Amino acid sequence: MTLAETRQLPARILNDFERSHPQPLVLVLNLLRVGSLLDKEITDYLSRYDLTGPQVGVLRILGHYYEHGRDGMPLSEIGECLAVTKANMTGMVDRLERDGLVVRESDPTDRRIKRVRLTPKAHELHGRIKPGLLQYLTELMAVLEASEKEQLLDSLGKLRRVLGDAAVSEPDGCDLGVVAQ
Amino acid sequence: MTLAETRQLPARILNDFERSHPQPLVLVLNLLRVGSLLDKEITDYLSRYDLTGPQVGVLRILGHYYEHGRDGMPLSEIGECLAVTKANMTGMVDRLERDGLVVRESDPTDRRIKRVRLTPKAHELHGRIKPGLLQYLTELMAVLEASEKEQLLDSLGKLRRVLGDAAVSEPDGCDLGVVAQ
DNA sequence: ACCTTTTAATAAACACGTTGACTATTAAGA
DNA sequence: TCTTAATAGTCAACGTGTTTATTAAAAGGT
Repeated sequence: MTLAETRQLPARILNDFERSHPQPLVLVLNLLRVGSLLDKEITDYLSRYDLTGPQVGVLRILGHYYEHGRDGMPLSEIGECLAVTKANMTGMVDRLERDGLVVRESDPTDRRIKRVRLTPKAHELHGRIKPGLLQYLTELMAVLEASEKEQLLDSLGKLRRVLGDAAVSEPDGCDLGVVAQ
Repeated sequence: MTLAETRQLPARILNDFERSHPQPLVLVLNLLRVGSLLDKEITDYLSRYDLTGPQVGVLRILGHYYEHGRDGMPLSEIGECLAVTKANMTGMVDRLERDGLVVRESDPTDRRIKRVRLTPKAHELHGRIKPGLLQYLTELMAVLEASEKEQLLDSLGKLRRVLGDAAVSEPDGCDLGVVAQ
């Protein structure tokens, strides 16, 4: 029974349905569920490259900034892009460094900062992964009509704003075009 | 710049934008971001009760089934409802049991099964949490118009189906009305 | 009846996320 | 200048998720 269909039910039944499954709760549970399913799907796809979703996120950020002439990025700054704490970045960079995909370099102008830089291996790997992953995601999203995708993006933008996403509405910031305001 | 606005740009600029930020990728990143922000938001709200989102998920499932006369649920079955592995359920139930919110009981008819049951403390706690949490989520979702919520639910349902969510379209199954097909 | 396959739960090892505490360094203000 | 506050990174402890392997019990086929 879709929510739309409940609209056509007698008031008594609608009330019963609404009482046990209020629409906002249903909405939130669906958002969380799609997020986790999408995460699993991407993790699964990337397992053939021995990479995880968050790891590719880091490669994507660093790759994008590299293409814009900024080589080497502080851990905290990467964390802001990914909406993740700097403590978490320490572990992420540890594992990427262990796998030879990034290096930590000291910043000569500020000795607190460690700049993370992609290795040649990572540049090659990311370039090899990107097209296929994009193709894969495009196929997944193809279940939605063009107008539906526009609307979805718009709604998600509103939710990001109400949820206080710092990366929303940064013109050419770390958000990489994810902004849907 | 919204996706809609890019529609009105000269083809050359649109191509540049599309090349670095293809819409399907933007869509996926937004879905993942909203999922994680929502998760943090709920975690934060529930911290005052010393509970986590997934823990309340278990209470919600067990509470719902209890109200329908089914007291005690196998670990695996809870896992199916939450789209989570049974290995994960072991740890979840461990912590809930440690906190005195559930008990494991042996099933007399099938000695492989442990049935998880809510304690009185959990019933009381869940009843106390539910209204406020629902109110909170309702306020969050209030940024969306009614028609927008309907459309969002519809799109999320399509995504859940293409992502192979087992709980989709189970009439009165463990999905608790989350189905938006 | 016996053997094989499936199923339920657990455990170990790992990735990822949090908070809170800590060190080192830089920035700011009296 | 000297004290104080803010910032970058790390670490420890924890919760949640995965996969893989193991044990025990149930189910099925010959």
